[in-house]
Amino acid sequence: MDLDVRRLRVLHEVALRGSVTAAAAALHVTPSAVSQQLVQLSREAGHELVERAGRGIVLTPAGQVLATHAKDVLGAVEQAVAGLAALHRRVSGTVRVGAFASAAGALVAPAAARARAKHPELDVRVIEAEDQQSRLDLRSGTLDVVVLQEYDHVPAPLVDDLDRHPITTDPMHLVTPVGWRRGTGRLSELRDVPWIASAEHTPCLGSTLHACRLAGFEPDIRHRSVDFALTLDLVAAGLGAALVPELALRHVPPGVHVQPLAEPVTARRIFAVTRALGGAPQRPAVDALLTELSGPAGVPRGHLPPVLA
Amino acid sequence: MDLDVRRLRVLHEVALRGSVTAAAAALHVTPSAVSQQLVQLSREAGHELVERAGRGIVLTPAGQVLATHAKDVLGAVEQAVAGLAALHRRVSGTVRVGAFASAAGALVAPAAARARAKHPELDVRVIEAEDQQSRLDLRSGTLDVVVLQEYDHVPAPLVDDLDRHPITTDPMHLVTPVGWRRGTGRLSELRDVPWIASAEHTPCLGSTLHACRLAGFEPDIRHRSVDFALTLDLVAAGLGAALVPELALRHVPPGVHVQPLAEPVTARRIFAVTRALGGAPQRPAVDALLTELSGPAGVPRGHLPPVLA
DNA sequence: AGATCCATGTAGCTACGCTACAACAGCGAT
DNA sequence: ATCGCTGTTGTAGCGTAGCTACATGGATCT
Repeated sequence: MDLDVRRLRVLHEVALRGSVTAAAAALHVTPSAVSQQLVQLSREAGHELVERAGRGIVLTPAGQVLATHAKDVLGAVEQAVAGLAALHRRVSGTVRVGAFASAAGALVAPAAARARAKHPELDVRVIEAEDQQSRLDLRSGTLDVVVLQEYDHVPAPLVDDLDRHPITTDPMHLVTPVGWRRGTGRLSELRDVPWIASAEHTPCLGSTLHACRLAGFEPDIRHRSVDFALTLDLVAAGLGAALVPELALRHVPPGVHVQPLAEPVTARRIFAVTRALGGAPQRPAVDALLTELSGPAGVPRGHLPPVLA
Repeated sequence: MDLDVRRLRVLHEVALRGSVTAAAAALHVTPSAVSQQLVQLSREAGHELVERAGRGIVLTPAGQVLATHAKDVLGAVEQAVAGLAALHRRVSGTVRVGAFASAAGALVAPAAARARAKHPELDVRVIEAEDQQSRLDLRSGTLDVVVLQEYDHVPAPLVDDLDRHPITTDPMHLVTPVGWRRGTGRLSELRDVPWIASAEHTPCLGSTLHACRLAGFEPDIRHRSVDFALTLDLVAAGLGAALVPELALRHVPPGVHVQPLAEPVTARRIFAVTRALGGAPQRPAVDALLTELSGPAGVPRGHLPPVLA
């Protein structure tokens, strides 16, 4: 019996994403194909691997066992590929990087440019993706590197076998309309103004709330935006104050006043995550990108708005 | 890129056996198929994996690297299969055992019978095979268990990641025609008689030579036989003396006198070998057979010839 | 109940891998 | 050198496995 890698990958995706449809999407095939592969695989395995649960499916115990082993097999295959890549004297191949918008623009894009300049055969692809999604894609192999953020008060634990590579710490800045009287950068001076914050269940909103509560008040959040460019526009329109991380301040519209937080109670740590290859070294291509991401260049200070520089 | 298990297995076999033809035979396909798979695999790998060397081929460095990783992948797949098999409450599946002739008849066959009696769904297959061949087949996965012998003076080192399971120690016996005057079982009494021994380059011949030299003489080897049944027939015909391991003495023809060696200078250790699964437990089916092989029953004393019982 | 979502069957097409045969290259012998 | 044996590689053709597109059948929500 041989347990095709293909089929094991299907099971792995199903285990990871919890549904045939999601796995099919990740694998760029139709749900029908995934379903057929599961049937075939369970025939080979001699056990039912999934069973219907309401509208979806769940893995049977046998399915979970095999999924665990599938992860090992896929890891071994990946190490084989990495071993081959390491034979090339030149850094080459494709690295897929997932990052949230502000990091993608401010950190990953320049790093990718530097990496490509150094290694012409390196193909870096940047995919904007949100936290949970990108973790799944990393573990499934769709992405090779994921850039995540972590707010001080909300540690984001790294499940299972992922490696963490620190990049930088991104301080939050206080953003207000220029029309407002200038403060000292103390949050408590802004207890009675309208606020602009991110959507529910986002770490950024949590960060704002946390900072304001530490300053002794509950912010009056009037507007919500997950896009910092929009947030800045809202501030420019005089609609409220906001806390914005430095990396999102590369293009500040007129009419916005930016100042560092007097009490740097909140900052987000930004770090890259890769699949741990069981002690084996990463692919040279991945290493090259990680070097640029966390290298001395770090945050391109030259790109910061004048008010901060 | 996905590096099909199938292809990796092809490379693994080629690496193990050193030729396309041998690998093809082991995989039960034509050499053409193996050759095509190698071409395809090297295309995927981005490196030449084999190159012609005279009439045959050798692996390139890249080929060796990938072959090593291939072993890991195949090991992971095997562990996955083992994990599935362990889910069955009953011991089932197929176990292929390779053994040299005398052990196969005296040890493996009864053990297989006992195992099958205990576990009706267990399918034990016994394949007679010689030492080097069976080691290759074990490492390639063609065999699951191999029974090997090791003479005291010729330790047989176990390369790489194989597990060793002691079975028994098989003492050598002195075999002479009944027409000869009875000795005390001391080898030195037979320094001037003709001898029957095994072929060149066999451990059994080495054992005989070793024992005789310890007794202070060089045996006058007149006849050669690798088959102990033939050896006994030659002895029965009065052609010479021989040293024969106990396990080969289940069917002693008339006219042969068997006695234990007065000085038990030579004995062969018999042991089973399995692929080490990197710390993971063996398959239940393999475990069941190993239990019977090395269990309390051990050598079936009841089957020994009367002269020894 | 109707609408919707999700998983699973079925028909048909494509593509991959195998066999059989042929060609070619190295090594040894007469 | 020539012939023959052995071993690897190329080519044509066939069988099968896996995919898509579409249809079917449950389960959930409104």
